[in-house]
Amino acid sequence: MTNIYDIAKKAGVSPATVSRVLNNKPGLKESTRQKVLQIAKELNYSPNYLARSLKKQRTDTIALIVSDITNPFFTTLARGVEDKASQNGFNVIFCNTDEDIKKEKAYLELMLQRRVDGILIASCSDGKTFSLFRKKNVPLVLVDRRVNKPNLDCVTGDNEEGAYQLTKHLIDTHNIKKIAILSGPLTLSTSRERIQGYQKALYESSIKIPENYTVIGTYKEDFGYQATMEFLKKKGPKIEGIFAGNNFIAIGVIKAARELGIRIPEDLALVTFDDFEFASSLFPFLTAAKQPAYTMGSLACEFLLQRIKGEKIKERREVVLKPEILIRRSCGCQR
Amino acid sequence: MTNIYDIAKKAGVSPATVSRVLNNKPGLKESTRQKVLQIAKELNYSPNYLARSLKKQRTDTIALIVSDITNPFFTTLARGVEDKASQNGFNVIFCNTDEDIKKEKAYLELMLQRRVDGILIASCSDGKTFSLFRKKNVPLVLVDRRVNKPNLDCVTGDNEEGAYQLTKHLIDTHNIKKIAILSGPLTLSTSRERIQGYQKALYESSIKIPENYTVIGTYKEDFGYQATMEFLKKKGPKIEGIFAGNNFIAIGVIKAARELGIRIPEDLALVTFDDFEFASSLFPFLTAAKQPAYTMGSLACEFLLQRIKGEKIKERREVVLKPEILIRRSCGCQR
DNA sequence: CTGAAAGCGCTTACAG
DNA sequence: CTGAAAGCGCTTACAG
Repeated sequence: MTNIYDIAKKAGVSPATVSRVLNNKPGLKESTRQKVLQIAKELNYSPNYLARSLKKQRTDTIALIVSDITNPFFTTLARGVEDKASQNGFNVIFCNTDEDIKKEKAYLELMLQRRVDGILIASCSDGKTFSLFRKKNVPLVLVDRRVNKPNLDCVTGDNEEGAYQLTKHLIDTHNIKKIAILSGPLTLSTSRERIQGYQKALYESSIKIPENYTVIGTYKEDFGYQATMEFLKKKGPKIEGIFAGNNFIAIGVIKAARELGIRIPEDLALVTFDDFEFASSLFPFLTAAKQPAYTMGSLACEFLLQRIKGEKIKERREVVLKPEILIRRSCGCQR
Repeated sequence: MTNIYDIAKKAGVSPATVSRVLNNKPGLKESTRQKVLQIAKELNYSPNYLARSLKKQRTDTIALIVSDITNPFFTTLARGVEDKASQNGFNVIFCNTDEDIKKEKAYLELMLQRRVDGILIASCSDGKTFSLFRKKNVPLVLVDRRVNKPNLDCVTGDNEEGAYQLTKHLIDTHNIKKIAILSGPLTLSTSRERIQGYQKALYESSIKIPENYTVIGTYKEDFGYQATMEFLKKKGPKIEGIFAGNNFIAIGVIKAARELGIRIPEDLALVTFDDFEFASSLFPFLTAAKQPAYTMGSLACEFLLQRIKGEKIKERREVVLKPEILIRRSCGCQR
């Protein structure tokens, strides 16, 4: 591929001058500027970003690490990130961890080697390995999921509030008391906070629930299905409502209920975190706490870019975005 | 950040030797290998991929260019790409064009500057600018959408066949004849092929349809809505069925019908290309041609990687993946 | 207004 | 088994 030297030779100037022209530096004779531009075009010149990055010590690239881009929540979040990034001349590399700590670590190290200027991460780990980045001085911003250890900017949803509202709705509006929560893993802040909101609502209404009404699993359909099956087949006091930790779990709940001929919401009320955009637009069924995923991604990216540009921000920022509570049918409203 | 020289100095060897150790080259004294590895670890060394790429003339990075990652079809396709890529030590940069030819061109040029090893693209253009890549010898593989000009590997869905089956189903099973197609733009091969399949089915059954039953628009909900509104409000012979060019258009159709109190499928049958995974799992409503998006992405990526690795493949490959025809309720079955 | 030179951090052909 | 040196393709401080 043609480089700056080829152009220089043909234009009868030094490579330095070519570089200056190509970078729009001031103080160049207009005629040489024109000539260089002309020749660059003729030769179909494409500047080598690698060389530039190596010299300038920045790549204009960031990494986005999430569990699975296929989860509509992350898809939308990713779009928010990409838009903000590209508006600022940055590209983004996507990484899927599938909630695997080892994969996360591997990606983190790889992204470091690739010298990305910063990292956006919805971590499935405890963030122990993040100190690496502090040391190397590459900024890292948390998105969706909180991590205890380090002193990092953080953009999340208000999980506790959403869970609280959802649970309270079941209690206050539908007079339902026997509510179980099917939660994601406790290693994730989202799970812990949602459980907290759920418990707060129960507590405020002085509802005592057996411990085994809090079931810890994964954010997957299969878990929702299995856990619901167990509840519905169990003898003893009948469960009246389920709070699904996320949308995938909710699908599992619905499938299990269907299989057993249990009607939602008539026989069992259901509320969930996260919405399915497309499904809801056609079938407004699930009562859900919908998070502003796009904004979350866009804002987190903005924070990251600020850190990258070295804007002097004294302390760490923590933004908590309120979810929108969408009251639909699965809770028992609008039957 | 520490580099190979720092390690060399501390280990009392040359940078060349450090490089050899780090790259697992054979023929090194075990003791120096150990020493270098040890020191690299102590210094928290992270090899600079930029420098390596510059020297080796490859980045182990590919670009995926689609219109909108937020479209579930592309989301799944993207996951297929990312999985295949990362299994082979490649990372992928995502680009959203929003069906804007200028954006596409800009991304293409940018990716060239970043010296990605190859490009995967669902193009919204006619591919005129692709010759650039031929010249520069960076491989490019078409996915989902065909482009006439160049001699490129290509993995697409069988749009004609899917459209044919869907239309034929409406005709044969439901005895519906007045079927309109709401198509995406004619600049896209998917649109053209779907129209072809639709026409073929009509032709085979000797059904003559007025020209204005073929409506060209965009792959967006709003177009589906507007076009349906016009049909339903129009005087004259009543339309009996709609073939939606894709899932977004189908949503528009449904919304328009609802607004006017037209029942689907009782008053109007509907079939569509592309499915909504999640919606369908809960509400199996839309009769649709579902494409193997993950496979499409994965396979296209595989082709690209082969080209990148320079495997000698004589001629261009063209794979056409059959869609799965999902007969559900919107066509009139299983009412 | 422009050039010569150093340097970003690697890899590798050539020698020994 | 290992080192010195060149080179990948840029940018930029220093001179003039």
